[in-house]
Amino acid sequence: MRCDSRLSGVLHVLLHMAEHDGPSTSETLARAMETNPVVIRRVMAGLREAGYVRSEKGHGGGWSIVCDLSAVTLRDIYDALDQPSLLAIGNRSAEPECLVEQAVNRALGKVFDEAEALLLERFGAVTLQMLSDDFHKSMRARRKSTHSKGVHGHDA
Amino acid sequence: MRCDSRLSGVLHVLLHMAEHDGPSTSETLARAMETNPVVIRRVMAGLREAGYVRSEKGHGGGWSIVCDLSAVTLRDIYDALDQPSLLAIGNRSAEPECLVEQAVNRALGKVFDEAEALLLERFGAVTLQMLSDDFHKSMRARRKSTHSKGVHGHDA
DNA sequence: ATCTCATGTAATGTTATTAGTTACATTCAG
DNA sequence: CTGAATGTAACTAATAACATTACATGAGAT
Repeated sequence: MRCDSRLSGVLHVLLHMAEHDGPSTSETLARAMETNPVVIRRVMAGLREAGYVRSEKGHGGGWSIVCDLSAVTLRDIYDALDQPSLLAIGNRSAEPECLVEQAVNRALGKVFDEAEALLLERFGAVTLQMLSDDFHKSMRARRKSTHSKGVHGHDA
Repeated sequence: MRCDSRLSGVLHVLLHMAEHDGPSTSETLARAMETNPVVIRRVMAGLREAGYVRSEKGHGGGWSIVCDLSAVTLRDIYDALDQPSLLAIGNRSAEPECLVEQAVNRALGKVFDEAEALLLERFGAVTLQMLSDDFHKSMRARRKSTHSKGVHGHDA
């Protein structure tokens, strides 16, 4: 995989949690994400601080969603993971002395800012509930044609 | 620096070449870019293949621009450097079996595609000539207030 | 001709970042 | 008290971007 996929991964985890009654353990979530439980705890820490999920220790513990899915957008989730940047390219240096480079930075910077703004705006327009609805729709569509065994194809 | 800055760097180099009569050596360009001559040759290779610049070996050799600055856009330059992706984030996997992840991918993918399209479109609207004009404008503005010593502040 | 200056390019080294793992402390239900 | 869970620091591994070295090739100067 060439791109940072924390956002994609976290959304996947959240939707799985939403489908599951009671808390999900890091262990379980890690299996669905094909990663390590510690990685799950690490990325979920940001969401907990932001108040979207909650974690409980001990017997019967694990992670639960504690927000209204229709009130939280992808933008909120993105903000809660402190990802460095949305764009893979950028200016060579922030404040160059060279006038040539300043001209380049002005032109590129304007474009980069527009693109970032677009991404954030679009993320802000999609709620977790919409993702969940879309998932349920595709689930129903699939049920019609095949006998589904579970959410994952591989955990039959 | 956290982002890939090949595009920014190459544009810087091109504008310097445009200001310079006759070919510029990789050595010279590398000094302006604060990097190694081999790096210059490497990234310029793509531009040469695309026909925007030309390189000559031997005495008096080096790099020259062989295109009309007002006919080449940042998009053209971007295409000539084979940069992998414009966005720093992406989907966890391209074609997941998991229906939950498919729903996530659909939503994110749409947004990513829009953002990429916007970037490319904006790049396509800016020519090298525009960058050069902007540089000359800022050059003139600076001349009015200080005695400029050269294009770079540091190569006085 | 040959010497020097330049590019072309493969191979290698270096550094930074990210993901993954281990280890151990902490907390809580039973 | 025991066992199951998270919290977190420290360490390791994998990857990618960038820089460097080394050497081959080509072109002009003498």
